[in-house]
This record gives sequence, structure tokens and C-alpha cells, in this order.
Amino acid sequence: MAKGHKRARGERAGLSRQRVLDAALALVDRDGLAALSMRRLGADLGVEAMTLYHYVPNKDALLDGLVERVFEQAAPLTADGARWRPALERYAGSLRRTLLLHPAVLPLAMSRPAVTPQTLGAVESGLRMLRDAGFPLGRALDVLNALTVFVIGHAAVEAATARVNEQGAPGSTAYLAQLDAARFPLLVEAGQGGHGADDAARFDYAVRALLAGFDGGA
Amino acid sequence: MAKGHKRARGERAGLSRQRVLDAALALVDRDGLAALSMRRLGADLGVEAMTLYHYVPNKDALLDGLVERVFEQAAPLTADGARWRPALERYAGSLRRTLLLHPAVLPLAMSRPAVTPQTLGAVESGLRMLRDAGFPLGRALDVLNALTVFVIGHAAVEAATARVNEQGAPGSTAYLAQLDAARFPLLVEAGQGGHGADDAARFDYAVRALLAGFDGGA
DNA sequence: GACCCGTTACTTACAGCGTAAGAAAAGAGG
DNA sequence: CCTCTTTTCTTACGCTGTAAGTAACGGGTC
Repeated sequence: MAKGHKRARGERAGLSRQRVLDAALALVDRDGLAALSMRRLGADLGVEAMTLYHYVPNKDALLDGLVERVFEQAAPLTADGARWRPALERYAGSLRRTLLLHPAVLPLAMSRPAVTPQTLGAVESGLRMLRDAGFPLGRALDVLNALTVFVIGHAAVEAATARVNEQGAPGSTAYLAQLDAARFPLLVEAGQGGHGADDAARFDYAVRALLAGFDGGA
Repeated sequence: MAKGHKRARGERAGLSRQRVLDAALALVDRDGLAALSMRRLGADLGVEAMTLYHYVPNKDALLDGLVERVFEQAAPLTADGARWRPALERYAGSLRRTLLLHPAVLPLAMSRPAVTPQTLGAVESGLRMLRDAGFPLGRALDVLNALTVFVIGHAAVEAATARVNEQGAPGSTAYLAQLDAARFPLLVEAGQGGHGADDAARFDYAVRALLAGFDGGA
């Protein structure tokens, strides 16, 4: 079998932008963003680093592709008539869950405007839904922007907090609880007592608050 | 003059964590985050790279310091009794303006929980204000988190959009306007017509919406 | 003055990075 | 068989963060 090139033929058949991005996402999920180098990614794919430059123009584009790939995995923003608030709430929840599955790409999602061709479709249908609900077009764009920004930011804080909690570093609740109780009494209290709701519930509450605000003020 | 060590004595007198961080912030503001290397920063300070490790344990800590330094520059969140909504609106506006003065650190601000000792004071006084206004403590923390996350995220999008606009790349309004008008009619329309408000006004509107939502739902 | 010592600074070195340039191999069509 | 295109590998350059060791300084004590 396999009349060999350098490695056994067929075990890596194909290679494509998609496969490169998927491997990069897997690498980053496994070992963190800092571990992603062209050489390492090449090794994961059974290929030399420079080979990757046939599927991606440079490393920055590869990072863009990672963000794009994650956003694709979130549920589409489907517009079902006048029920725009539950639709946006579902979309927000889905996007949050997807982002938390790939926490390593969150720093990337923050620094790049998520308007790759793939995400434009979601924005377009969101705009249609909100315009049908009576929003002026500009305001509709604002609502979508605000919601998306909030979801990404919230997920980033959740991920950072989780990461920091499991090592007792500054920012963890354990760290908060041992703070100088004289200088920061409320912080210490908030750090000690369970706030009574988990991250998902707190997120949902905040999203509803945001959307309610836009509903009233529009 | 200057009985010289290697460089003229006195022209760089001192050097301290603060001076290192300030120089790093200046460098990053001038040339971007990617241009920040220990060697370059050292050169800016008239010093070799390794010298910096006396004031900062490693590069990551230096980046943490950058974020801390920027947050210090925003107006403090002062609690003036029951007027919590205008107070938070002012705080949000000040933080946004400060962040936009140093757009290069925005990616850093996103990935790090902004709970350095310096920012804890702001959180504490925010908590006091909101608790006095009747919020349960956990909810008060949620409000502050949501607001801060939103401000950072919004500033990041503004900065990224501005950067991308001035080079006509994907994501710019120019790019949006030339999109396939058949597939994305609303996006194209939103991209063409001025939305009628500048970034600051849109930001203020969204902040008010968010706070109004928390007010009603609390 | 001479001595010493902690702090600050420099030098050297290493492994790894992104990627430019060009050679070599593999597959397709004649 | 040869030739052309696409894919892959090789080599090389300048840069990075930082570990390790060394030298110079400033200030205290005799």
C-alpha cells in the first residue's frame, strides 16, 4: 500500500483550507493560543510549516479563519416575525455556548470585527427581523452590534475568570475572598457569598436587560 | 560631561516599573502592539533588553501592567447617592474615551480580567453605590461586569472599525457598501446611508439602554 | 582613602518564531 | 515519453523571549 512520497500516502489525503483551519482550532483548543505556530500546526498535519502557506496567506489570516470557523458553529439568527426578543436571546445563548467551547479564540474574536462573509448572512437576517419589528435600520445595526459585543465580552470574562479560578491567581473568587476586608468590604462579601445564580443565568438576565432597554428606548 | 558608564549619565536617571510601563504604553500607542518587544522597549529607554527584567518579571506581566495603567487613567467611579444611572453613564463614557486613546491595548484589556489591585477600588465604590440604590449585592456585581464588558467590547469594535476603514479592507463601510446588494440589501443600505449618529452618540444610547434594562428588571 | 556588597546593567547564548526564495517531487494531459 | 501545474520540502534570514553569567556602579562601613 501507499507508494510513498515522504510519508505514507492516504493518511493525510487532501489538505485544504478547511482542514488546516480545523487542525488549528483543535490545536488551540488543546494547547492554547500561544502554542499555535506554523511549524507545530504543520507537524499536526504531517506536513512542513511552509506547506501551510498554500492554504493561508499568512498567520494572521489563519487567525481570522479561526474566528470565522467558530462563528459558523453558532446557531443561525433566524427571524420569526415579531418575536425578535426571544430570537435574539436564543442567538445570544447559542453564540455564548459556542464561544465557551473554544475559549482560546476569544481574544481573537475580540480584536477582529466579526464581519467575514460568513457572518454577514446572520447580520442581514437580523437586520430584516428588527426592521420588520419597527426599528430604524441604523438602530437595528446598533442593537445587533451591542448584543454581539456584549456576548463576546461576557464569554471572554467568563473564560478568563474560569482559567484564573483554577489556579487561585489574582481575580479568582478565592483571591477576592481573602482581600483586605477593611478596604474592600463589599467585594469580599460578594466574593464569599454565592451570588445565587450561575454564569448562564446571570448572562441570560443581562441579555434580557439589554434587549429590554433597546425595546423601551427605540 | 558625564563620566559615562556606557551611556551618558543622568539622561535616563532612575528607571522604575512606572517608567518602564509608561515607555511601553508610548511605544504601543506609536507603533502598535506588535512592535512591542523587550529589545525595542529597552532601546527606547536607552537600556538593553535584559535590564527590563529587573522591573517586570516577564513580558506577560508587562502587558498586564499596560492594561492596569490605562484603566488608572479613566475617571473614578464616584458614587453620589441615588443617582446611580448618570454616575454609571459618566463612568462608561470616561472609560470609553480613555480606551480609545490607547487602542493598541484593547486586545489586552479583553483577554485579562480587569481586576488588578488598582481597579478594585472602582468596583468597590460601584458596589456601594448600587447596593445603596437597592440592588442585591450579586446583582450589583453583574451590573458592573456587564457595563464594563460592554464598554471594552464597544471600544474594541470602534477601534477595529476605524483601523479597517482607513484601508478599505473587509469590514469597512466602503466595503459594506459595495457588497452584493442582491444578497445583502439591508446591510448595503445600512452601509450607504449615514445612520444619523456618530459613535459616541450610539454608544451613549446603548449604555442607557443597558442601564434602563437593569433598572426595570432589578 | 580602601573595602565590600547589594543593585543595576550588560553580554552572550539558545531555542523557537514567521516567512522569503527556490528546488524537488507528484499528478494530469498529451 | 515529455511537459506543465500544483503541492511539498529545504534552506536561510532576521527577529523573538529569556536563562546564565559578568561587569560596573552607588553607598555604607572602616
